[in-house]
Amino acid sequence: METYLQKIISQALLKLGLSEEQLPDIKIETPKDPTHGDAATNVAMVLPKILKKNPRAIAEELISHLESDPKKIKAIEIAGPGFINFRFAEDYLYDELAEILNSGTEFGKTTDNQGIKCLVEFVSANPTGPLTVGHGRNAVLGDTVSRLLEWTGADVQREYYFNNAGRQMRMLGLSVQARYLEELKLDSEFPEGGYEGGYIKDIAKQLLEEHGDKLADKEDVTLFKEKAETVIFEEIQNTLGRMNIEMDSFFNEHTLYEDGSIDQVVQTFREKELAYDKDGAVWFKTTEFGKDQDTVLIKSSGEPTYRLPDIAYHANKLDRGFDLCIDVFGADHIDTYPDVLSGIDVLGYDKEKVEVLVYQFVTLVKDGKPFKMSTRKANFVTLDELMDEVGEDVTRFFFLMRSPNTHLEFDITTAKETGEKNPVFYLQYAHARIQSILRKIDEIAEFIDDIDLSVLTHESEITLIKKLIAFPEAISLAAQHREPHRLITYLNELASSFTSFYHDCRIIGEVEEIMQARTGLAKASATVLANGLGILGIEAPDRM
RNA sequence: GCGCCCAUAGCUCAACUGGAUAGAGCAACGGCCUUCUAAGCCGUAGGUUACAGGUUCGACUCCUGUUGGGCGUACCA
Repeated sequence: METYLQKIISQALLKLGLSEEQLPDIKIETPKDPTHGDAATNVAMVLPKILKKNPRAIAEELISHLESDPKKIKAIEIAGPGFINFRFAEDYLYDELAEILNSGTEFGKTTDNQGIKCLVEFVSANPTGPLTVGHGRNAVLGDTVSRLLEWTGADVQREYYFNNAGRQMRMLGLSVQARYLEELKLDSEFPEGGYEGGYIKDIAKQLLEEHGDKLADKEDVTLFKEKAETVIFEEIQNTLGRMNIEMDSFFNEHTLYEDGSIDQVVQTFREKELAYDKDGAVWFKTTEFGKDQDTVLIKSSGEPTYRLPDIAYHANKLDRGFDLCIDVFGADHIDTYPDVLSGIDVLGYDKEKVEVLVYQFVTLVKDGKPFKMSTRKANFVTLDELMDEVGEDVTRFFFLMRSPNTHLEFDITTAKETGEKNPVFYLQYAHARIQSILRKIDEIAEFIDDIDLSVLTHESEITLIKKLIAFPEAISLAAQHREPHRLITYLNELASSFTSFYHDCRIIGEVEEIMQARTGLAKASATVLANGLGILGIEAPDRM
């Protein structure tokens, strides 16, 4: 519909004497207030400067040249300062509704990103401990944005980037070793800044069971480290699985050292005189790109900082032929991003292909009081604990509910409510209700395929149909902005429209043709709810 | 100090990237179950969009400044 309106409007504008180049970008929007019609455009208000007439006069002339199909558009009006409002013809609504029933689980797919190869990198937590609540928002955002991109036609690969070398991992090994020796009642010193979480002890106990005290005099921490990595990675994948997240690939930072790509980056920087030596370290001239300080690439110890492999990693992604690379970062990591972009730009890649999705922090709230979390000490909340407490669907939903750009207050008390306070159940309940009706109808009568939908004329029915039709657009918008909460807002409105319809219009017990048409409408509603919940990675239950 | 993000109803948040009378949920108040799930529906009340300017037909949205909060500003990741 949108493209149709754009087409006829631009044709009319050409007749008004505008040249092709003067044609503005025609925006079609859905008015908030339904009395303003089903679609509206503001073109007449952006043209006065070119046409030297007032907006309303332009609108009137434009309308007189509009050739619209009466099967699609019922009425066109000018309103306010110069908006042109369109009202959809009922025939159009019925056709679209039939389309939903035909498309079923496919309904809502668009072609916005057709053929685009996309890599979404998310989670990317190093295997030093279980996933926490903070990782949860990252994981769910990354996965849902991936799903949205898939629904708009993109070919998406989900990738997890990790580092199992470096100081952090060494510290992990040392921590496990210390706990292991403690278990044996031997002399041990817990490393300064080590990992104090209880899971470290569990790993130590496993080692004790498998090896007895044979590891007591081992100087080398490698075995402890590797064991820890294996156990923790298994746990992480388990946690992701619970949340319906499946990674397509895991990328080990270390491969960038092995294949020489890190050296290559440094060499290229040096050739372009953007890297230099100072105080035994290698520096990147980030001041050239507007930073107030240069940045260390390789420490005087010879160890690269994380920025260097990050740059090499992004080059690697683009080498793999992706048209779009999305990184999902917490707000605390935002500072690296400009360096990475500058880096790949210097290497000759198109930095426009790299995009960062930044999300703000999560605060857990319980009984109105904030839960303080620190990863180092033992008092963090793991994702698994959170899911044990409030359930997988609720966890996913709450992480997606808010714009990524705002702090997320995760209220455990609300999340645990199974009733009215909890917005997840509202959507699931609407779906379960429909399924319940459909089950009853199956018992009552056989169905004819050929339903006459034009008997749907009640206000609640029309409102619901219009809402259903808007689903693909809701997906497009959410995908385009990389903001899943927009889809949630839509689904809430849809569920609300359905429930109003449910209260205003009975299905069972009405005359045959009404019952059939309403059953069709209910089915279409269930389809859209299920498809939408599917994108959010949440179950659409048949019973509740 | 500097950089990024945020400030909207009592609370948690929307507002289609500049559009029409700023909307939902919760909390409050008042109605609605002998009929398809009341985990629901309908209604009432609640606002100087932190503050002060500016840009224009039009600003929650863009620009400048102020206040208040979060994050960052490492040869940590």
